[in-house]
Amino acid sequence: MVEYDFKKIEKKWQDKWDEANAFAAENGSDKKKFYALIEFPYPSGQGLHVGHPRSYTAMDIIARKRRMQGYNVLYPIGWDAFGLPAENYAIKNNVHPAVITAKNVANFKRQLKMLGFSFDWSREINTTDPKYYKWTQWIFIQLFKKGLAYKKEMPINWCTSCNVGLANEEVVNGVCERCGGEVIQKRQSQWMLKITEYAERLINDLDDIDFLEKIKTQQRNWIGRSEGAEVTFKLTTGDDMVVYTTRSDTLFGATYTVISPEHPLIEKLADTIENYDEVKAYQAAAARKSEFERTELAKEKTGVMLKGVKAVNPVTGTEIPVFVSDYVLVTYGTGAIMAVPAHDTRDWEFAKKFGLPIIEVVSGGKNVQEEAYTDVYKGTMVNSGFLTGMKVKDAIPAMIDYLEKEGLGKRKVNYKLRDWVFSRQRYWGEPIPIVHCDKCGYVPIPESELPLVLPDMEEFKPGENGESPLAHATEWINTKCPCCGGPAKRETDTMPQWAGSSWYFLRYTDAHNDKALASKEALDYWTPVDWYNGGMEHTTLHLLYSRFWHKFLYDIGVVPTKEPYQKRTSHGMILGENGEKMSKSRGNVINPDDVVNEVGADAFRMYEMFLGAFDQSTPWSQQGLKGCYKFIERVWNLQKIMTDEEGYSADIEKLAHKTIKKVGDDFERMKFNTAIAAMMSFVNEVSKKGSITKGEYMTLITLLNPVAPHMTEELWEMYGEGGLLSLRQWPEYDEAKTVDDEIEIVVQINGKIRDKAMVPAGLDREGLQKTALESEKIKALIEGKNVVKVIAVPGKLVNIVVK
RNA sequence: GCGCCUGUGGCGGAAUUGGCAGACGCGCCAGACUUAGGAUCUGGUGUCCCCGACGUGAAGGUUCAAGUCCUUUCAGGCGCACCA
Repeated sequence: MVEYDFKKIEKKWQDKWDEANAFAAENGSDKKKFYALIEFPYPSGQGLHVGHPRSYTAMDIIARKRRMQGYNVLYPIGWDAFGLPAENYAIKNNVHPAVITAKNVANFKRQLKMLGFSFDWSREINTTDPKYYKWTQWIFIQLFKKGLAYKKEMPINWCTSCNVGLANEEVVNGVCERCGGEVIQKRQSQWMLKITEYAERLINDLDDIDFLEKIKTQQRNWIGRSEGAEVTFKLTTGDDMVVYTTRSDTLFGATYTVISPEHPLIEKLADTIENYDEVKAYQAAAARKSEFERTELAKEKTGVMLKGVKAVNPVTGTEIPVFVSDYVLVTYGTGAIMAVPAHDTRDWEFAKKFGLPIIEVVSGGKNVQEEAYTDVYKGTMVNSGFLTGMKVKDAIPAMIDYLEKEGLGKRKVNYKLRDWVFSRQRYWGEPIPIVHCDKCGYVPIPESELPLVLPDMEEFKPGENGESPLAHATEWINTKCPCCGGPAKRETDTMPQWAGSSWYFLRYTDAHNDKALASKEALDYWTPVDWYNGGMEHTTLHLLYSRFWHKFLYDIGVVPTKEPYQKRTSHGMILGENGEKMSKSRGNVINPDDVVNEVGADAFRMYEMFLGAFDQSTPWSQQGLKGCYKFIERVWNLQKIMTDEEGYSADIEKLAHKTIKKVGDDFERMKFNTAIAAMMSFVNEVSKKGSITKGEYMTLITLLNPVAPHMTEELWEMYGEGGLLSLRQWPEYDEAKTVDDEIEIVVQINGKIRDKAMVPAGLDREGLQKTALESEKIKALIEGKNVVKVIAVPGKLVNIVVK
């Protein structure tokens, strides 16, 4: 027998698969399709992280199994290659981002090939390829035409370190998601996408798709739907002030109102507000605060009362003060609230600080002078006119009905979700295909001129004062208006990295089409994606954005389904050996190149799947890795004890059928660790027995093939029936042969195990009871005691209750 | 603060509907082979006062029976975070 030489074997089969184009998906096939998807990587300079192959191997296993089950499988790969790191590198080293990107892609490709993934490389895509981003730009123009892309000057999140605007989703804990830099509010003219228009559908359609519940929950929370009412408060100046509230039941307890510092009413009332200077100063102070400070300072409420202006509570007729405070956000609701300190913690804190009256209108809690009572389930209305005596849940609609009847307010649904800030002041992104003409305004370039290619530049430094590097590309910027032919200027901001990834899965279905983003036939056949695995960190970013784009494309008739992904799962992180997050600074990074060099791709893949529960974070272990290598070698060495027998031997048959069932089921549930454990047990059994039939061996390597494709192909070539094992049929099991004829049952007395017995599998209650009571051990133990009850569970146990 | 998740041997982790806790792997111990072993193979390995008892973060509860269900609580992680 030859020694196990993974270096030789792995290279050999990777070449063979390439030559045979073994994993190419077929367009126009009659076969059932299966579309497996992983998040295409950003090709960073660091190369592959051990986290990437966790997801890729998992879906590779599913894809390979489906292929063996006769499906036409699409398992594609590409590069999400626009983005900041390449651009920053370019600025520092004065190399074109395209050059460094190409280099990084080549390195990633080498690494992915080395791991033996069954990707269809003929459909490889790259978001920075003009042939690709032509269609990203095309989608943008369609959004623009439908009024879903608009330019607006507004305060946005600005990363002071990257010098770039950020979407709401890109700000995490008040700092930049990418670099951790400080985020401030900056007024900037921005392209925005109206994702809020789709808020309702993005929530509702979650009901029809198979996403992990925690993913759905996170998206629902992020979109943040709330039902309430807009209520109009008259001001003593005669102006109207509209507030949003979900607790209209508490209107009788509203003792003041608050508007956000950015609220336009302040400017409008400038002449009436007696302390306008003080208000102005407060506005300025609020504007200077970063997101971080605003959340940090959340403990202590600040604000200024508008002197000379009062609001009138519409149900009590009482005049109440109007404050400006930054605990009210201009971006949510109407930017103004009615404050009910007795039943809202934030209002309570503010009222305490400013000595404002606290009036109880819901009873059932503690003294509202001591603490706000916010429970909406148990309380009863008091001091509330016509609402008094009602339960909160009845009082809310009753009040809204009243307000609507009296013309004082109306029902309103609000979302926390905000429109998507879509401009980036960067070079290395898709140019936004819009020109600005003084006469015609913003005009999309004709679709025939797509792609609008990035101009070649020498310098990639950002322009002055938050301008894009493209501001320096004078020749490129100046153009003609497609509408009137007059002079016009191109947009110099580019799209965010999330643009290209919002539709990439559609391109895979027909990757080389130059007439459309993909043909209708290809989209009809392949979409939706059947199973998409990716990281939790993209739940409110990529996953939400791409659902939005997909719904838009559905609305304009480009794609046939409402939702892009039928099923979404998520993997846990692989931590460093010390249990901490893997990072260069912690010095606990495991490099896939080293691992493959040491134990080979098969052992690496297996360990990635074996190290823990797929959906949980688990530390890496070099020892554990060796265990998997050892197992692979043990499988290889089974050759030594292999017999010529084709089928299963009598004593292994049941185990073989059970193993086939277990491995198949566990793969489907992404319980890869237990599937591998089952195969280990199988090997332990045949090793103990000292022989394995050829039939058993071939079944074993077929089950193992999705996990360790190279060495199983090699063994198949030596002992199998020819052809590629990767394209053979998945083994079948006989349900009848997975059940034992005789099973061991447990006999308990008062829940404690006292004896065990072998009984026929189908033995009924009476039989079990009889067996248990006839046992000598049991007889001795229950001697002289009163048997109260005997519980027999067929197939499991007998429990005798005695006194 | 709110929402979600996780707590099981020395370690990573198993345990479809409540029904033998600790599968499988690592580590450790012993033995075999060996000039040698950080290679390979075989056996053992939750804890203890080892007949037996105790054991799934803690405390209660439901049940003939609880890692699994309920209540309270502690610890860790993730998400959101003044969203009215």
